[in-house]
Amino acid sequence: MLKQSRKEQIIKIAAKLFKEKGYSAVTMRDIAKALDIKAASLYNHITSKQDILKYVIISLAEEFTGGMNIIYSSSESSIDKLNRIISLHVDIAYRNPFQMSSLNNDWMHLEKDVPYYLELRDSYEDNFRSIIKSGIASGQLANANSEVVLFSILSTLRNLYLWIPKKEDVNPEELSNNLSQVLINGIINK
Amino acid sequence: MLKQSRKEQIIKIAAKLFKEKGYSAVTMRDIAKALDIKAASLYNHITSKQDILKYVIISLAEEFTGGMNIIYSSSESSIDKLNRIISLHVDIAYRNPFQMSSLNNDWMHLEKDVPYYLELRDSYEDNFRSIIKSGIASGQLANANSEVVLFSILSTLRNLYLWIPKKEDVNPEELSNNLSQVLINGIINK
DNA sequence: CAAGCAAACTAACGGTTGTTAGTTTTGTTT
DNA sequence: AAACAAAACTAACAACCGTTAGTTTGCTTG
Repeated sequence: MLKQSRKEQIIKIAAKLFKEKGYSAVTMRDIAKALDIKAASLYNHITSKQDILKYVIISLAEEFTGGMNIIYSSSESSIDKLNRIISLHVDIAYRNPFQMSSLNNDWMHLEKDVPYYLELRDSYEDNFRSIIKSGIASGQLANANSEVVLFSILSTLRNLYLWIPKKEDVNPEELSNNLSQVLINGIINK
Repeated sequence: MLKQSRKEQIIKIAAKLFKEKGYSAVTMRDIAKALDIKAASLYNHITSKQDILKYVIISLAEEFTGGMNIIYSSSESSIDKLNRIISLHVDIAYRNPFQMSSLNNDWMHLEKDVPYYLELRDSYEDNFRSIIKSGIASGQLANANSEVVLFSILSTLRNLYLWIPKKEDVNPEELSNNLSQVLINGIINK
């Protein structure tokens, strides 16, 4: 992170504002003011407001889906895979606390890119579901409703961004371990 | 629900639109069109757009905080209290799937009513945290990080609204039981 | 020092926003 | 049938939206 291009600065500050008020409530003049320039100057670096949102969301979504593909294809146990999914989320949320908000709440404003976003999300969820189901089938996980297990873990992980900024004294490894204990230990077949 | 006033219709349809696009992206003309009237006609029933948001959010927030107060003050065990909190969330989310979205994502647009909203939310969370802590102190709950336990349960319950509409074949009681199993059994001291 | 270029600027556009004022329609009660 | 209130309408407003066009600034390079 030696030098940050103007475009990267714009995306970063925009993501921060999107988290505070949501994509629709943030104007190009808001973003410009935060960078101490005029709104028209933004267009030397980006092509549209939606273009900014696309950079904020799609890169993150691809990181999640890519990470999940690696975990899914590995030869680890179901439980180890779940623990690695937790680490994946903690790691990404720590590095991108602002972008996570848009990923969760502003994706519908991607307009023409919504289908691609949904593709990435569905792929991610399908792999996640599959890991849980095979964990239950093999007896490693307790025989709970797999959809409820998926939903509760996913809800917690997707909301980490709301919680991490308030607890900067906790480090990622410790948080991952605590989450594993709470989310995974409870559903392990003992 | 024999008769629904025009004002109630406006709030209901607005909440539905707010869930789809967020408060800021929904215009008064959008709301009016959904009711097959003109935007100006809305002002015979409500005083402003923000007024609609206030009705959508505050009534729900008060229902949660009120329900939590009753549970907190009861003489039940910590575990029974947690199970009743789950039922409270499932019940409210089933009855108000659209309003839940604004409660989670649009509260910052309440402007002058934000402090009151935060008061209600903090009261709710403080009671929740206290129930978990005394459960751990009394040995009913496993000795996990109480903040992580609070955060993971709360994240799951607050996101139920995203999930319930897709699974209308599941009834509230069954869902509550499944959630209790996944969220609570895992942290019980056995 | 001159040339070139990235990145800022000013000014303005057509469209949309929430909201208002004043008027007409609708349906009920005398 | 007359009177009334509730709730719709038309028309318009000032402000703000994303974006474009054309111009100026300021640094880097030959």
